[in-house]
Amino acid sequence: MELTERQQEVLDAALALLVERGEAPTMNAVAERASCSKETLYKWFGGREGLLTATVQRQASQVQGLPVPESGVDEEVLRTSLVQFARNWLRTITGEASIALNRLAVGEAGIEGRALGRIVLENGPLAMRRRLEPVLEAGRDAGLLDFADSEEAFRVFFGLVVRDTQIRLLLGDAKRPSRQAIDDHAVQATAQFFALFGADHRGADGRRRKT
Amino acid sequence: MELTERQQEVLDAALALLVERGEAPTMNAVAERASCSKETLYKWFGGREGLLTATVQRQASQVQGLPVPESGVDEEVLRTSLVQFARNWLRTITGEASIALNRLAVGEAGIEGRALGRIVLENGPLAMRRRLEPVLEAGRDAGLLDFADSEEAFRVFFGLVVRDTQIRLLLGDAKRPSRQAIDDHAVQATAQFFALFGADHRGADGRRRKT
DNA sequence: CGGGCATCGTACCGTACGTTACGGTACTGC
DNA sequence: GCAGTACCGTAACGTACGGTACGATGCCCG
Repeated sequence: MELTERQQEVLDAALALLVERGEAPTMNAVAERASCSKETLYKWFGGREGLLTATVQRQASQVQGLPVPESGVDEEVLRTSLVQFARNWLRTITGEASIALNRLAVGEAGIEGRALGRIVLENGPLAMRRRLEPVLEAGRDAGLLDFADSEEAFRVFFGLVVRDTQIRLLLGDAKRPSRQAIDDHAVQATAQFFALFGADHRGADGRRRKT
Repeated sequence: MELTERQQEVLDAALALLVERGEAPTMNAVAERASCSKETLYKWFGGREGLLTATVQRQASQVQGLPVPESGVDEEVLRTSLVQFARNWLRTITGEASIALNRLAVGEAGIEGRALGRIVLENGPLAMRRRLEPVLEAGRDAGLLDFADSEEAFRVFFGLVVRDTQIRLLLGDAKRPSRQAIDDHAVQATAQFFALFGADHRGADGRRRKT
């Protein structure tokens, strides 16, 4: 859906309220915050459901970015890509807006007919996977990585990067990691991933190699 | 809080409704399902908040179990403990009730004054950590593991075990792993953990060793 | 047997909120 | 100038739901 400037402002207001109050804002609250009439909200977004969906969709689609090389990778480039990826991802999921959005989406995901969970899932973990797997496969093609199943490799990387950070934040743990901690951990998680899947190390672990 | 048989039935009804409908049940619905009067609900649990809290608390406290040896461990015992731990944890978080409960807790975690998020956090990730860290430290004391920070080690183990499984399920991904897949992965995650933190391997990775 | 107690079923109250309706205002094109 | 359009502000409607009140029913205990 194409959005005018004014409509974006409305969604900004909705998101701000969502972050502040911790729950889906009421139509009244959005209208007041955005200084628009409720009738306009209904005209533009169809109703509460549409308004929240539009809010989530716009924010979720902004998680994009960070194009990664898929050909001609060497160890340095691959490592840097993964570190950047990890850092970027951690910054995203520890952000206030992302936490609020994920809480909303998770809270609704069990209800028949609601789309927020699907949207966040598609633009979150699944989008990360779609963008990362080609990178991993390029690394394998270049002889830098060694794994049989790229989905498995992705999931391990995800686990090493995210660990218990996201679920703890979603459950209300107040301790958000600092910028520095995130940067450090991005490097560390990437190193651990290389330790498990780097082609230059012997496989002294439980992963399945190609052979 | 001590709970009578009848009160447990009421909480069973509340949990069943929560799982079925995907959202917190109404007081009317619980009363009808449990064949009790609303007045009784308010008398027993104080109100909606108390009822939901009691429901979550009871279920969350059942995640206990699996005592693990902390002294005299050898490699086999330690490995088995970790595999069991991983398997147990994965079965829990992929269960229908756990998913519904976590959705409820996450959805409320951002709202001032709600306790569900804290309860699930305490009985979930934090409880896992409290029970696992002594095991890891026992493994280190026995010369089987090598890490500087037991919290770090725990978090890596958590990541290797849970990966993106939980967040995807919470967001509504329908593909729950089979029993077999869980068992297999518990073994694999443990092997990967040993590859990173086993004392008998050289550290060709990014973790910090004691020295 | 009879009074107290716990619980059920149901009716009721107040409020929050999604949704709709409508009058008023500014801007645009003819 | 004037119709048409878009939007704002506010009032009103309907419903869902948390919470309360109350009579009816069964049970325990003296």
